[in-house]
Amino acid sequence: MSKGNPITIKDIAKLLGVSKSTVSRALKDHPDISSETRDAVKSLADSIHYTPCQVAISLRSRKSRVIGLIIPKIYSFFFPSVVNGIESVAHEHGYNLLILQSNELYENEVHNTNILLANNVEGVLACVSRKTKNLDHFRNVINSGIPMVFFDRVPSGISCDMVLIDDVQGAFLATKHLIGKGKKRIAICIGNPDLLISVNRLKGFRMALAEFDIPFYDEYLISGESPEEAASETSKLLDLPTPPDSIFAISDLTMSGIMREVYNRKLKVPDEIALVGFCEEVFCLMYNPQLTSILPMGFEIGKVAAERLFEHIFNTSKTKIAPETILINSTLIVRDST
Amino acid sequence: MSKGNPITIKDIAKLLGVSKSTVSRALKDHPDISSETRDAVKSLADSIHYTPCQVAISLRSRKSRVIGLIIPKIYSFFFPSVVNGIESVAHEHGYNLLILQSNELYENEVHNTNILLANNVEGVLACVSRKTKNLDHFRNVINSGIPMVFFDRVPSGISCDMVLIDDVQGAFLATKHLIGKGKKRIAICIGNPDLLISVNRLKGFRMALAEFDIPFYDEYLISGESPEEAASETSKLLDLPTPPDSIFAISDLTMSGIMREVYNRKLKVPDEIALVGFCEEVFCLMYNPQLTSILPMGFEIGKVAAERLFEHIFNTSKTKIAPETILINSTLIVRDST
DNA sequence: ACCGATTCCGCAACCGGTTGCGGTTGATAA
DNA sequence: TTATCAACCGCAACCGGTTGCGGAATCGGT
Repeated sequence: MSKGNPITIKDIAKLLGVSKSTVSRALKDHPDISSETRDAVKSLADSIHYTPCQVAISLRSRKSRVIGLIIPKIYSFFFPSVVNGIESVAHEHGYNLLILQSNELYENEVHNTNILLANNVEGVLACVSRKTKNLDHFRNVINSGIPMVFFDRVPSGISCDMVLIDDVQGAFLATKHLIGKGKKRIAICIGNPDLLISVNRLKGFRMALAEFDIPFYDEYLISGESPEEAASETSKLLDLPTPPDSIFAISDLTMSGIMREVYNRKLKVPDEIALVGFCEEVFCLMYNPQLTSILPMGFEIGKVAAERLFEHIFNTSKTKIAPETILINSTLIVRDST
Repeated sequence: MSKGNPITIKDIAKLLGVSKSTVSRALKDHPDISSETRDAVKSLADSIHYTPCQVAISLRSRKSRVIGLIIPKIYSFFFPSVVNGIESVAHEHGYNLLILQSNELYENEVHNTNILLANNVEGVLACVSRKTKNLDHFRNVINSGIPMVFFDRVPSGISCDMVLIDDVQGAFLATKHLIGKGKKRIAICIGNPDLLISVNRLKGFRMALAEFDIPFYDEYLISGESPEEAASETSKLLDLPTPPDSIFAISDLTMSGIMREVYNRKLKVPDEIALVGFCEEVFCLMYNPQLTSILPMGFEIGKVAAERLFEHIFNTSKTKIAPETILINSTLIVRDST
């Protein structure tokens, strides 16, 4: 219709011979406006396809109806599903997302928080990058009065809401499942041993073994960050005098390496060796046989984190909601590899 | 620092005893301002961490420094890489992205265009959903004077820039590679035969065969939208009296089904059967053996589409740039499956 | 000493909505 | 008839920057 000149409230006012304020109030059912003018305004408004300018509303109300999201990288399967979880909640409330990537770099993360602040976001969801040590940029956000919720990879030393996977529970579940299948020589392949997820998943693994009085052997614990490393470690594992009858791998990458070695040795899955992963569904379905796995629950994390964030945003009382750490339970999907 | 009350230009003005306008001009090196006041303003500004309010700038200038992006779904590998390509260009120009998903639904797409318009985006990039027949919502955007570029899945019957993969060229490249490896009984597995990408990739396939005088057999053309379908079709293919010595699969899903059947029959890859895909890199690396494949070039598409969009956005001359359709060449990555 | 040109800065309007407050009607009650 | 009050609407300021224009002060030239 109009070229470059969007319809404003003033246009409607002029056409109807009333003031801007009347139009504004009529559109939002203010009691001061008579039903006749209200209907006239409304019907004219949508006959000429009037859409209120979010920017003006944002400036006046100091509310942008936008929430910021900082993730390490969008190129994966986990974060897109987190995004979907967040989006489902945000759109419900009429909010949009401003998604920024840190690419695992501290500098980008700092820059991203500045962009979000300059854009008046009403809340921030963040998964901290691996390189981040200093948390001042996040404190800066919080001190500006903007609610924050961290998810998945959360920082320590900051008082804020956190939403993350219960890695202990997930690993426990996976291990228990293997035990239930009669496996007794259970190996585990972790990634970088220093990462918290490795520590926690190993912890759940050992808890399950302990509960069923199954011994933990040091030589059944391998680690590898790349598929290649995992494959060669698996090779050593399978060359042991008494090789394991099952392997639990804590990530997509490690499982991919393990699978390759298992293929090469033409081992029967799950009879000779059972496999359980902690992998994205797409990958599980691509393996042959399809992989039994703990689901990373990205959508759920995003959903819960966003819900938590909106509780803060919509909290009008003076007393702030106390920070909480919410653990998301994982579920086990049983497929052909066990 | 400040709780909920971000620093404005007025604060700086008050602190320095000058007017808002002076501060504004000083910050952007306006020649009317003396170097002393300019320096005073600037140093004060960054000592109290002043960041200009994008929303106010956006309202006044009618420029949001945001470009809108409509994609079918973020949960995949292709679109995230497109997003990265777009982002790399957008951030270069200081622009942010407002990403919306259609989830392949026409209604969502219409809603998304309205959101983008209400948010004063300066340009829109879109990949149309499968369900979309009516294009009025896109015409609406264009008629509002907002530049648009379509990518990957582009509509017909609308005069606009388009950026998409050269499917013919990609398929040609893949097929030629198989021929170069001495393969002569080459099969192709397409997805939904009605989709344009299937038609074009088949076209490139046949062109390559024709160029090397290799006959095209109807029974070597199979189709399957799901991995299961592809697997069962592959099974029939391999049961032929003279089965093919190679297969070109045009998508991730079909290749996954084919791979499964090849595994089950314990065929030697690439000697007994060579495989070429049109798949995302992650998947190629997960197969065993790793898959030779045409790369979908998501990043490149996003980059080129965004560059094109910014040409329009920054075009101040009255004469509009004429719409163009840009084809992105694919590259072949040779791995172990050929 | 006088006039025109520069230099430097402030006033006020503007972008598009929102909202406190005050004003104008008409009806109703005293 | 007049005071009262509700119903309805407009004025103008505001959110935080930007910018055309005009004005004061200083400078240079004659």
